Amino acid sequence: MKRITARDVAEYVGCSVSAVSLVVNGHHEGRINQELRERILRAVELLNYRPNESARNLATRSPSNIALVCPDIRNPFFGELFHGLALSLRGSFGVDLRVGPEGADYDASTVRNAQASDIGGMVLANPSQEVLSSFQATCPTVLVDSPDSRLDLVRVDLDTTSAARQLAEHLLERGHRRVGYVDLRRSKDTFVQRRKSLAATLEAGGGQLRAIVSAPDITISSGVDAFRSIWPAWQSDEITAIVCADDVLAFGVVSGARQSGISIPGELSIASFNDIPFSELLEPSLTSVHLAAFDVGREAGLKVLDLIHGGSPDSVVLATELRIRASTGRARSFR
Amino acid sequence: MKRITARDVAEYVGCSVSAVSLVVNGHHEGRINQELRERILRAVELLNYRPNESARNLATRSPSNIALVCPDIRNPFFGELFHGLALSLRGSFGVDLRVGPEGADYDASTVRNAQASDIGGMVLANPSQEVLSSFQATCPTVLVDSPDSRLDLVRVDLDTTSAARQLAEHLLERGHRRVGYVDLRRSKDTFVQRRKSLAATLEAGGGQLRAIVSAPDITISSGVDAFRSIWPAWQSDEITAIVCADDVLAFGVVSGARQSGISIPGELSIASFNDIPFSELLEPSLTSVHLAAFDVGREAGLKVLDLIHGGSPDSVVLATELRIRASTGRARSFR
DNA sequence: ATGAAAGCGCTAACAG
DNA sequence: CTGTTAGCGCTTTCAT
Repeated sequence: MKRITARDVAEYVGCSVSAVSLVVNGHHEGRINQELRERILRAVELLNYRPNESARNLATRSPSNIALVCPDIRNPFFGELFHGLALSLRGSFGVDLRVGPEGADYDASTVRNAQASDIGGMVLANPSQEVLSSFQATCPTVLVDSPDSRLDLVRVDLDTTSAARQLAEHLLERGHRRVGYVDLRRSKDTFVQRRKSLAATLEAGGGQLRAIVSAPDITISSGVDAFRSIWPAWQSDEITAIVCADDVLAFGVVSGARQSGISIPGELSIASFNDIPFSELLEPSLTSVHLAAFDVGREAGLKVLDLIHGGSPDSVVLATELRIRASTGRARSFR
Repeated sequence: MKRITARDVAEYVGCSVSAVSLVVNGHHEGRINQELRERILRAVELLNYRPNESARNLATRSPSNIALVCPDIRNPFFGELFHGLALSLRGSFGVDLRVGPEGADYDASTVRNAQASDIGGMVLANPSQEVLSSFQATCPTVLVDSPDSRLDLVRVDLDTTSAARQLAEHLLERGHRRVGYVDLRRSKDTFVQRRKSLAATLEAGGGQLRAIVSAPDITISSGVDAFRSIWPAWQSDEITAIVCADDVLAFGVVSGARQSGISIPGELSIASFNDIPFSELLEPSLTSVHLAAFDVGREAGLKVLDLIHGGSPDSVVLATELRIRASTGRARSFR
């Protein structure tokens, strides 16, 4: 598996390394004659030569990857995000994807590892406060879905305040007053903001976020567990609707509720944030605020490119949109 | 955003670059005295120095990433695969994830781009025949879910032949004889194998794979479209069960069937390959052969590590397991 | 115990 | 047009 170098090609052809370099990079405009060029190209093909990217980066000081650090690529939100990012970067950069250890959220050391790698920019998706507080940029970096903190860094955010407000208004309008909330245990600004904004709007409209249960991570089974543990209490508290911090958690809550024989939306309404495609599979499907992950990824990519080329460090906030589906019924009245 | 180099650190401390290098890499055993070591470490911390990975790779000829090339990270199968891979590589390598353009499958040029990047190994997940036929390894490479072809390359495969057999036997046992198949349009060996093995077992048991419809890509909406276009024909052909090449397609088929008011599994049974977690959300959930994506990813990672360290180029085949769920009913009898 | 120096493979001035 | 040369930042002998 010895790797062919430009020197091998040069020796084979009988020319200098720089000639090879010029041809391979297409910088031959009136510098290399047609015949030499063709011989080099043929040799490149024949020997299956690929320039060593490390050497090239070192020489040009322009890395070929952007790192995306995210909590869990199995969450469709991040899958979409990756996709948007990869697309907006296509042609200029590859994506070096990093996730946390053992399926847990990523920590400062994961970020440091990513920084050590050969990258021209970095996107930190949904970072925890722990990561944020110790973070030091080593290259153009954008924070995604991380409002309120590190105002010194460029951010691409979703308007989660508005998202939560839309959700709250929707619930109020359907008659819900006593609402439960399934949060994520890990402290992240975006989730804090979702919850607070929801609570505020509910209260302004005569409702209440009655109680909160926190799941340790964003998985279906954590959602199930969270629901099971809290439902007896919520039931006696006459809660008529549950909001989940994320669709995947909501999937778990729906599963849990089903297993307990609860009718949705008759007895209980469930709503959430994100609106990922698989949500359609639920019967009835979830009412969620759509957080456009793909767009966020795309914007983050464009922003990184912009920063790399010396653009302005302005943050961007993307709009959110409530997608009402059958899962929200009218609040049933107790007594 | 000027990046700190080892030289900056050396100048700050007042020592040589090599001293910095030795300390940073922990190669200081009886070579650097404690006091200098500490001053260097402090400076590293203070200046936030990170060694340039390109330069390090160039000097040591040992890249820090493995490339995973896969069709679509939004398909949970690849999400799990990535996860298994990242876990088995943790500590030794990062993962450079590459996907195809515009959401389409990856082609030879995507692979070449990945090869151009600074990688120590490569995993090609579910490659198309087009990619395979032109592929030339430039570093230790393993093929995943790609049976029957390029026997010169190391493969980590799932036992899809057995998988399809299990599925066929299950359907036969439930009385199904006339079965429809939703395939993927793109020609890939694993899908060909799934279909052929299914057809063979069905026929051996007195059943038939009556007809095939091909979806252009593995998305829910392609599944819906495929179902819609073929259902009238299949219905008059008295098909009682549909098998899908992938769970995500099956999700689409289930959606389509639901929208047409077809009762599952009363009127029509649906089964598929993969068994991804979101399948639980379906009511009734899908009967699928579980293709353990996480395990495949892990094995592929271990294999790449092994190859890099000069291990044996033996391929591995992982077992599959049918997970029967409520979606398969007994075949209803016509006439 | 520490530093000087060579070189990894490539690019980009600069000479011819 | 083409080759020579000087680094890019780091690791690794080899002297000191």
